[in-house]
Amino acid sequence: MGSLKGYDMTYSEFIELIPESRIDICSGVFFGNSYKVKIKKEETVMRNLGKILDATLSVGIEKGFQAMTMRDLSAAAGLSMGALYSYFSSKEEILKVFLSQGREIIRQILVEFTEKENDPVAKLNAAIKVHLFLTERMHKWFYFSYMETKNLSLQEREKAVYSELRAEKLIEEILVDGHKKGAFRETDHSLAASVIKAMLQDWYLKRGKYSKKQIDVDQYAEFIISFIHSFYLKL
Amino acid sequence: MGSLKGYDMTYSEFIELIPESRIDICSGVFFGNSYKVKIKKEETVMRNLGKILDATLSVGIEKGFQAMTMRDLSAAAGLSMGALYSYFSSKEEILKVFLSQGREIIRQILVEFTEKENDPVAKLNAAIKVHLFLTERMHKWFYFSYMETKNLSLQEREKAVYSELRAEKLIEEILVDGHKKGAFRETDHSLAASVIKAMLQDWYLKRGKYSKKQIDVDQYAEFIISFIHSFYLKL
DNA sequence: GTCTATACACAGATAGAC
DNA sequence: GTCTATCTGTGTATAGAC
Repeated sequence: MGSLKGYDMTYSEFIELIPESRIDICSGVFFGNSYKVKIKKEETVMRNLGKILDATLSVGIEKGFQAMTMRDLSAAAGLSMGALYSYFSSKEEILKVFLSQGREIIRQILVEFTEKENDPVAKLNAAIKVHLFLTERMHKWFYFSYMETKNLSLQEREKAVYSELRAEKLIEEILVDGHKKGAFRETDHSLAASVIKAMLQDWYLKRGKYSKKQIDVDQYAEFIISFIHSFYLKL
Repeated sequence: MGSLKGYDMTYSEFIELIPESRIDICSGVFFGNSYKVKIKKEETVMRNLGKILDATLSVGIEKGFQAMTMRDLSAAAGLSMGALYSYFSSKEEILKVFLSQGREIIRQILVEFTEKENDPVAKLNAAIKVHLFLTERMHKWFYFSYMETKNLSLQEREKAVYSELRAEKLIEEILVDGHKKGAFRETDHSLAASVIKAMLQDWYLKRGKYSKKQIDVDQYAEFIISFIHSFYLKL
């Protein structure tokens, strides 16, 4: 990943850099340490895990995770209720495993793409683009995650909030650093980071709206980058 | 409302201008035409409607409207199940009436406060402030509404989406008009309106976060107005 | 490993006493 | 008008056959 240039990367270039396996929640779940299952054969487990997690995403987005019943899920996954319960001990466990695994994937990619840049402006642009491109690539996961966070147990909800705050902190640090180096204006960087985060989130929360306006993720990225520059790069 | 100056209004000034009765969903429901109840005595109806709607808001935000049971609601409202059902014929009706009544209140106030301004910059500032101040004043309603929209019937969901788009369109028109008058730069005003809307929404979606940062609604308004000005008022 | 059938709890809604 | 008691459907989860 030596020739990475986050600041002028397009979405399709980003996709090239992220192999399918990097964002495969399924194998992450299987090899992760938070999940133990009694079934032996790896191929069977992976196939069924995939079915279950795909079905969770599509049904869960369609009608909400709470409203989704285990019967819905078993039908959508093409597995019986019994089989379902041999992979997950409860409905809540599905949610927990699914969300925590996604967070881990996202964390890794965010860090990887931003730490290589040095120039503050390039670093800011890279952070914005990687955020947007990740939400584009894992759109359903992000939407689902955002909508279901409030239904989590206290402990799991705290992890989700922490994960969000870390992403915001990453932006804030770029802003503060850029200001120290004289590239950015003085302002409340913490507040600015929140507002930037709001713009980033809107991309996946209101994606249908932007589709109708015929705005793709590259155009959206350009727009909010120029928006943010006009504020931050002022003399 | 002749001396209204939306562009430099503070939140506390806004509150002065909006009497309690203007945002009282309860009486709006009672006198509105979408709701018919068999109970005769006005005072009794108003008292119990108030209990039910207050309880809907607090329990509904705490655990989500779907997860809230009618038993929860009856306990929180201090009414029996039977009494509850003499005011609303179903759980879904409560949601429907509550949301549509809130939308009507908001629509009226938005129009009222923005149509008086003439200068594009003043008009934009007024629109931003009234949006923010309304979401502050009716914070729980907005949060609840946002979170529950996806659980509505198709017809009701369309009304909610339409209501949101109208608010966004109002901002877009201000931007387009300001550009025609030479006050604003040229850009994709529709996209800009969406991004501005995202900033406005973040205020009520992440209010806890801003509290921790010790940012109040007046500070938030000033910040995003200066953010937006730096983009739009460029030469 | 996967299925069908079922246990058990609790949801929304109503009937009928007061 | 409001209550308590109850009907009926549906949810999560499991037991035991194959």
